[in-house]
Amino acid sequence: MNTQHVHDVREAGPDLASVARLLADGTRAGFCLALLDGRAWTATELARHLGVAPSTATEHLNALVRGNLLAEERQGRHRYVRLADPHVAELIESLAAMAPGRVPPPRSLSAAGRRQALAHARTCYDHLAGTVGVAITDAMTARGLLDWQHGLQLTGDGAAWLGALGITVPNGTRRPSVRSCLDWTERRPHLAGAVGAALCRHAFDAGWITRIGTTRAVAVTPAGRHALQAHLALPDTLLSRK
Amino acid sequence: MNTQHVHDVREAGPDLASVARLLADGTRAGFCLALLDGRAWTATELARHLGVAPSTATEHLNALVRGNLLAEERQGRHRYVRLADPHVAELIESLAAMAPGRVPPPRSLSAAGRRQALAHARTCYDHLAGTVGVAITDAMTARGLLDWQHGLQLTGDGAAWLGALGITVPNGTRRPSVRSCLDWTERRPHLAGAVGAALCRHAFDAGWITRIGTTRAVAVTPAGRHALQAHLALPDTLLSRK
DNA sequence: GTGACAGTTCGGCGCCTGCCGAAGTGTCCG
DNA sequence: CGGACACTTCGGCAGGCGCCGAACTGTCAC
Repeated sequence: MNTQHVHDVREAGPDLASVARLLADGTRAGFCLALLDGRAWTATELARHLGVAPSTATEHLNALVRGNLLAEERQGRHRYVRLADPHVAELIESLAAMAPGRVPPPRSLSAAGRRQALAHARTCYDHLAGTVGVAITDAMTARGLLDWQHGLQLTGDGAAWLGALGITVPNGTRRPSVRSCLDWTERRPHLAGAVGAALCRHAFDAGWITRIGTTRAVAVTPAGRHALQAHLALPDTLLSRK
Repeated sequence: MNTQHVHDVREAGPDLASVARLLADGTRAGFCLALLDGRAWTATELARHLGVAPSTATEHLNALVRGNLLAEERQGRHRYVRLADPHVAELIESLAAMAPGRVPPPRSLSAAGRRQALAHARTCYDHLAGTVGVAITDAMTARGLLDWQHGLQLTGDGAAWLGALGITVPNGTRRPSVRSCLDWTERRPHLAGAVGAALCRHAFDAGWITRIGTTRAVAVTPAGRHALQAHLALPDTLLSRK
């Protein structure tokens, strides 16, 4: 009824809803949040992590892969999935920044320990987050390597600093070189984008940080403490924290 | 069942799904897409535009307002809604960029005309889009006002160019000064962010462009043609198009 | 006041979707 | 080969959600 003046707006514009629907379910959103650590997880890992049956996980993963949010890789009897590309990670992050970020208190001692390790230093897709991630970002700002005056930008000094460390940033892509990403634990922005990713990669390659077990938490090594003090004058009290 | 090793991941992290759910419905997504023109619409306008009953529109709008995606303003018997802030617009845009942007051919002559006007020049939330928006962005790049080498950045020349035009860009906010926004019709990026918004505002204030009726389409005025030729050397053939 | 119109509330209908368990397929390993 | 394990497929159930029309409230114009 009432078809007279209806524009039928669906004539134009992209199908927002089909993408949003993929993230509109708690379980699927939980998968994506877990994959935000930038690593590939198996279907069973994700299922256990979210507390759903393997069959349920399979169906969700099918939908996410079909919607191009996740990329999959089959190895033997395992199905590894990861976020399809940095744009997806950024979409998840902006959605998360918009959501009422509830951070309820941990319910057990081991959970508290886990949370503390995560809060200290962790990967956020392909860059560094947590207290250390924010501290690095702050130090880079204080030393004039980053400029927040007109949105976040890398300064000339910043580019030189990266060069001196031997860090090269791919520039061919459409991806912004620097981007701010809201830190869930710190509630403050840390460095993301291509530069954030390159810096994180370098920190792993140079042995500044290592992953703690199979979690997304990372530990700063003695070499890393040394390097971060030398290059960014990060306070020792921060770095020596367990 | 199987509660032994389940992490109950919902212990941490923001509630992605609750936000995504708001955009996971075709009608609500259509509302947001319509509001992407940056103006405020009444509830009835949106209902007719999407072809749903007024009661249905009310419920959707309630949800979107409650979720802080939309802001409302009551005036007499009218309920005006608009996108809550630029961050919401950017979220919608990234979602749209991810979606399979289907642009089916128009079914009627008037629809074709409408589409053509929209494709030529229109507002996209608070900045310019369409052929003209993309052309401005390209010209600014060609003249060295924008730099895409390390992600999109405003150059020193660009800042000076804005200053010469008397355009001031607010810098207090967390919003990026320059940002690329994928153009639905051109399939190429155009300038968004705080600078894009300031430029668009200036174009309206200086009488370079005017809105066509009550649509999101805009027309370039003779004064605007003159200005865009003088400041950016845009080709006349582009600007004189109906 | 009276009528027109914008918006809201409510009950109810129907579909869609997420979940599971059971059974089946494919892979690895001894 | 045979068992363990990762994953998938397939009913079927249950809850959620979008939709409408009818009735109601509030505002404006005459």
